[in-house]
Amino acid sequence: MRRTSQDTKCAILAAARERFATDGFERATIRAIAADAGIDPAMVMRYFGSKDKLFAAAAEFDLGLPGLSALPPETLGRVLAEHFTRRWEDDEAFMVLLRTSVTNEEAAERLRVISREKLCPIVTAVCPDAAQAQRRAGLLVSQVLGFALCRYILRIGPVVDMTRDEVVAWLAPALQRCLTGPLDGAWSPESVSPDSVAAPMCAPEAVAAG
Amino acid sequence: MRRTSQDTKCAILAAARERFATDGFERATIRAIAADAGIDPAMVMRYFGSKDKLFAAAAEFDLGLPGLSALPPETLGRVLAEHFTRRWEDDEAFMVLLRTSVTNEEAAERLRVISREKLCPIVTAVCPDAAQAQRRAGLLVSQVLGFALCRYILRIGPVVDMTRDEVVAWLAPALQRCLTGPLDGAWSPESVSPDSVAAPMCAPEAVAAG
DNA sequence: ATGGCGGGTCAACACGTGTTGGCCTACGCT
DNA sequence: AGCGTAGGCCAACACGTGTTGACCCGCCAT
Repeated sequence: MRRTSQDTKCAILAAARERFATDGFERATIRAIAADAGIDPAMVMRYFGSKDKLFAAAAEFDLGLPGLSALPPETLGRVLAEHFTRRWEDDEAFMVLLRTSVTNEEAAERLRVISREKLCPIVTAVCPDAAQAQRRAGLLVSQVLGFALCRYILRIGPVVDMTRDEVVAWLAPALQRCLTGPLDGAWSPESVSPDSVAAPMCAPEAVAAG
Repeated sequence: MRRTSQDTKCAILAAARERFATDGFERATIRAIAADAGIDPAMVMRYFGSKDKLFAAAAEFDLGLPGLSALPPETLGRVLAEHFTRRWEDDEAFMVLLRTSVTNEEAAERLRVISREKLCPIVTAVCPDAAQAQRRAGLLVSQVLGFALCRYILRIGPVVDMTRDEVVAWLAPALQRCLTGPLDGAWSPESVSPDSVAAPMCAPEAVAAG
């Protein structure tokens, strides 16, 4: 046998990720994916059962966030900024999720789950208030996805042109604000300025009961 | 005649906006739109020529930003935050654009144009450096779209639960940073703190040549 | 009354999709 | 040599899509 079934399964998965990432769920056709993988469309069915199941496999994505609890809270923003900018460029599954989630409920749910179960714990480490931590995690997601959307999907010129260092430099304080900044309008300097060693700000009056 | 052609044309357009906004371009079918408008699918063709042309008409969108040059620069963030939160809730075309732009190049181009030709002039008023103003406009778009994405499309729980006042309070400083904040990592207090009356910060060293 | 015509419906076409079942081919074993 | 079987291809189905052209109704001016 020239190819083992695992080989072609991987080839299909790789092609699927690429197609889903660039075309979204509806425009990415089984036929195109099969053609990219150099096999017959029927094989895709044989190995994955249906387009939905193939998508589910292709959108498998792990944030891959290591234990961050040891780090000082005021550096978390930068650490996350660096992590994300690297992550979303080398794991196509991230783009699959982002592009697809807009029209595919399953993909949207996955992003919600990531926010709730991966990001929220990290935020909770610097903000004990559970309800507030959830909101902070959601706002953090809005920062990350908003930027990725403009840079990689909408391809807004000036945002595309930024170097990765510039991206990190821009994103770090924005994420830091989500983590330890105030949630109301006042943007007190000590909550984000780099020379601050203040404890994480989780003023209880900053958020309404959600 | 019971209905004038303008009437049905409007009915079709309204139905189209709703379908495009909730389903995206591919999933929104001419048949469904026609059914919503209470007429035959053929009428849609008769009045708009093709699905693409219908979409083009449905995605007609004007930011509707009044002259802001009279306002003090440090209040622009809040003004824009209030404007956007109101705008994207009562003009369905905004959601049409956002949801569709992810898989439809024409819609993406429209957002790029809005960034370049509507937002950029506003930024230029508080930041004379042209290249930098473009980048600031792009970052501003990433803030607005990122939030709208999480709140209205991904429906991330904690972000959906925010009241409109809370949204404005959160967004205002974020937008203000895009307008007058530093573009590198340092987040100096005077660039965003509310009691600041400092001139708009457009430090030339803050951005690399892009 | 009677044409003309604006507004509307119907049935159908051509096409691309996900999905299915049958057939084939070449390798590794006995 | 003979055969089982894993890996793969082909043709086709059923369906939903955008799009088209023929037909129809009821109001207006003549």
